[in-house]
Amino acid sequence: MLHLHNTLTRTKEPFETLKDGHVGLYVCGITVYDVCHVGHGRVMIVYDVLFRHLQSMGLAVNYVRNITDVDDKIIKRAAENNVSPEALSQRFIDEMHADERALNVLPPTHEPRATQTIKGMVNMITRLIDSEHAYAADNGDVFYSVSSFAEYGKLSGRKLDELRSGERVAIDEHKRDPMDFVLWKSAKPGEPSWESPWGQGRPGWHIECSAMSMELLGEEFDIHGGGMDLEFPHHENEIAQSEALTGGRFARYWMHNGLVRIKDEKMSKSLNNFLTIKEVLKDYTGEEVRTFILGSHYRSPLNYMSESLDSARAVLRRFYTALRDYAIDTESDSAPLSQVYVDRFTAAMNDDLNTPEALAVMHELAGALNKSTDSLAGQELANTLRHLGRHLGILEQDADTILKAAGKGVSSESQLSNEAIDALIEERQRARANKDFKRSDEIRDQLVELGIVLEDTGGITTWRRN
RNA sequence: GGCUGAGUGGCAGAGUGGCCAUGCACCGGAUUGCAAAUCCGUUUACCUCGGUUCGACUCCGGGCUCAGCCUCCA
Repeated sequence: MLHLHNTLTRTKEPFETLKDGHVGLYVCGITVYDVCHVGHGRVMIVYDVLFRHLQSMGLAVNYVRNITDVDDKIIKRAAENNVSPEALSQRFIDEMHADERALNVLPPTHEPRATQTIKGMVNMITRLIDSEHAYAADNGDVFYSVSSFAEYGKLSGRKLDELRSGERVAIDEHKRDPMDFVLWKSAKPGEPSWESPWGQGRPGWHIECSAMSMELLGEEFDIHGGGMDLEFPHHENEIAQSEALTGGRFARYWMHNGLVRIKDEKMSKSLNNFLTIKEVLKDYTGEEVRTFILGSHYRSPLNYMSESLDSARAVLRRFYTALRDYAIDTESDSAPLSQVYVDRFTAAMNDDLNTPEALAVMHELAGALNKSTDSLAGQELANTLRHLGRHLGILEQDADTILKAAGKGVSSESQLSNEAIDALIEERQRARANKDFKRSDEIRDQLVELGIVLEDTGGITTWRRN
């Protein structure tokens, strides 16, 4: 039985779907005004693993992750680059998809864009005004009235009067209450805008998620996820809008992943301390990044350190080394698996997606595989390791290829071709046969200099790149 | 100031009221011509002060420190 930590209750709760066999999952995606950084990568990977896990439970998952393609920063950035906002956002959507492919992230079922859901938002705002949860100011802005929603603050545990006293933003004169937030912004000349009952304008940020989730998942759905920094005010506001409108519940389970940090500080655009996914991919493979992210629990903060990425590399090297002598069983869906490990792995995943524990199970499995002397039992363990890896979106590559692949971040001109390496190994074998260990060791040392490690096992010499 | 959450061995990182996390690193051993990989073994821990308990790193309370949010942010 899957348990998920629900931010609404601050406890782990048994996960029960609203509709038998189906899950509606909504995740707040990215505002496409720049390339993605590692923090975005964590969101992609964490909810991708949730997606995979729910599917593995036999559930039909409708996974919706939105794209915010209209916003102040997009407009500003587009103007700076002398391109249209549409062209700018399309460019970064393409970049984002490339990052996801590199990280082996499955495409969500739907990726709605804010600009394609304007009608739904206008409709929703109209109904909010009709029911007096929102009001139009004389400048064309429309605001949500937080005091009209008695449960405001239930997600983040805040109370309106506490928030007001801590208010540190200049109060917008058009607002009736400083905590009211904008649903619709009147457009300035030259900005992208849409017609509305309140004049030309564009949507505020929060309303888009309510509109898109409602359109694709219905008024009430199972899981809503996103980064912890979205808990307040964004998700709080989503609840206020949606539940005021429907009178019922919005999302049943709220999940928030921890933030990626650098030197104990949040990685973010505004602090300018971020590393883009593309930068990291220069030095590490997508699989290594994935393993690094899954090495800590999704709700914990995660410090970005090259040592941790190196550690992820070592983890994969250990797994692939164990798998090296076993073919990938292409019919692994039907191949027998070692149930003990599958059960322990599943139990870890069912405990609020405890991926570090799941990886620990895989390490013990790899140890058993290394110890196995029986090839049939070994194949079963290898199949199991592959199977569990796939569950996490890793260990899908050919082991020998991975181990021989040139390490990322190593300059290519210092690389020896595989043929040249094989030739040197042959020469070394002849030397060893003649007990010319001096020459034999020379060759090995020479290869070590180039990052190539030889392994003499069972009379056969294999090699890998370090 | 308010609201969340966190503090585990050299590093990373799970977890539990009394017994092994796991990986990397280190040390010893097996194996090897020497290595590598692998296996076996050892060592190192639970921020602090109180309380509950036969017994707490684990539960409760105070304190300290750190992070996130309260402005855009995944």
